[in-house]
Amino acid sequence: MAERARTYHHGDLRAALVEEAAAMISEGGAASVTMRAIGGRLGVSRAAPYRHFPDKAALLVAVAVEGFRRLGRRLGASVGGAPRSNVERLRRMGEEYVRFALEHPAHYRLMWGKEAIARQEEPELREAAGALLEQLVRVIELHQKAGEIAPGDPRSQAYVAWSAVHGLASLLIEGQIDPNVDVEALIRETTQTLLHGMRARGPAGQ
Amino acid sequence: MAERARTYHHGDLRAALVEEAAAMISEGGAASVTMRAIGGRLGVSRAAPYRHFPDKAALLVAVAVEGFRRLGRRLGASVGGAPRSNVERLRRMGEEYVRFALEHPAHYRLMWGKEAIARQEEPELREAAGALLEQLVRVIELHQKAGEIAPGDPRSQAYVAWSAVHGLASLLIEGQIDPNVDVEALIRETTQTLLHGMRARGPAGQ
DNA sequence: AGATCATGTTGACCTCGTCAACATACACGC
DNA sequence: GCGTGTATGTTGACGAGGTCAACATGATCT
Repeated sequence: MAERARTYHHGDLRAALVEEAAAMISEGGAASVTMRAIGGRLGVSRAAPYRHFPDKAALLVAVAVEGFRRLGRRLGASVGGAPRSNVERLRRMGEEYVRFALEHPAHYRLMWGKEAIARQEEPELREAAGALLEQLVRVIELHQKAGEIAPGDPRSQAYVAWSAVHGLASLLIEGQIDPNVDVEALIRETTQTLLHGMRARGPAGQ
Repeated sequence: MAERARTYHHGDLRAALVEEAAAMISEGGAASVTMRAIGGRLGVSRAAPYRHFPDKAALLVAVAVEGFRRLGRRLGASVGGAPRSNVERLRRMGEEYVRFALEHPAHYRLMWGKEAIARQEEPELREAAGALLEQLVRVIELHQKAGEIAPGDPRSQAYVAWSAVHGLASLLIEGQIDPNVDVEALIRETTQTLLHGMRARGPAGQ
């Protein structure tokens, strides 16, 4: 990776563990990640990770956190480039979000697999996911000011938008969607429907 | 359960296993379901389940399938009662969908936990989830004919709608949503936004 | 009643997460 | 440069859990 000097025995085992675990998840799914296997691939023993993480769940949390950060950077990049107007930014974010999940299904799944991870609310995870939400909120506020999205609590709207893209991503990577469907078209239709819905009306009410 | 005669040693162990596993999941999460524990609670040995399911994953698939069926029945009931017009049916289905997930978070999670379940595409699971989608498609067609939803492939629209409610359900049960948020209001806002979006325009395109 | 198959039990094995005891290398003060 | 302590890594062991094979028993049919 970067150039963290090869201090101590291994030299930044912690970072290597997270990276390797992420790689293994992508290659063989979450089930293939065992403390023994990950140690083996890094040339250390099975117990070595315990010097850096209290238990396996903590390691997986770190991997999930890293996933949220990567996703956040990617969404930021997708929007930062060309500062389009109209509702383009939000649409792009949504589409990139789903593509990220499609490209890293196992990793994305892990980011949501509370059952396997969170003993209780892991603050780091909350924070990483929260940052993502914040990104969304900011973009929504932007569009609201431009009059492209109905006024109302941007946070609620962010949840609605997040639901739509996360739901689609989830359906797709869990194989719930007919393989004959044109995925890109479906992604566009989803963001399209979402944006139309957000443009229309005010907050809750009936 | 019903009245399947107490044939053989236990008397319909298979059904009892699925039921018990579902109960254990609700009580203690998926992690609490072990072959030994489930056997113990039913007064049989740890290996007894293997006479009815090839492995633990298969048992969990059966539990997940049962979950989809229950959800399907519930959605059907929520819509069947009062045959409202306007876009009321779809809204009700959506809201009931999310409530089901909130009431049975662990079970709902299992229904989507491919990692822990599906070796490959379990046909039974596909079928159960497919039936759910069909329900959605039919309601959408209904509304289309009434002119309350834009024309276009009802299947695509069903995917979009499913994405929205599944995504919201997922965010909620994974604790990704600020606890201060009014959940019922958020559910309504989500279905509202979705319905507005679906009313507006035709299929994909830009 | 006896044969046969479905169903359930027990013992054993392997993998895995994890801990305790032990080993070692780096850092720092002399 | 040289001890000494701490951070880091290793090995052995344990317990939990999934699963299989060998064995046991109850049901069913003739």
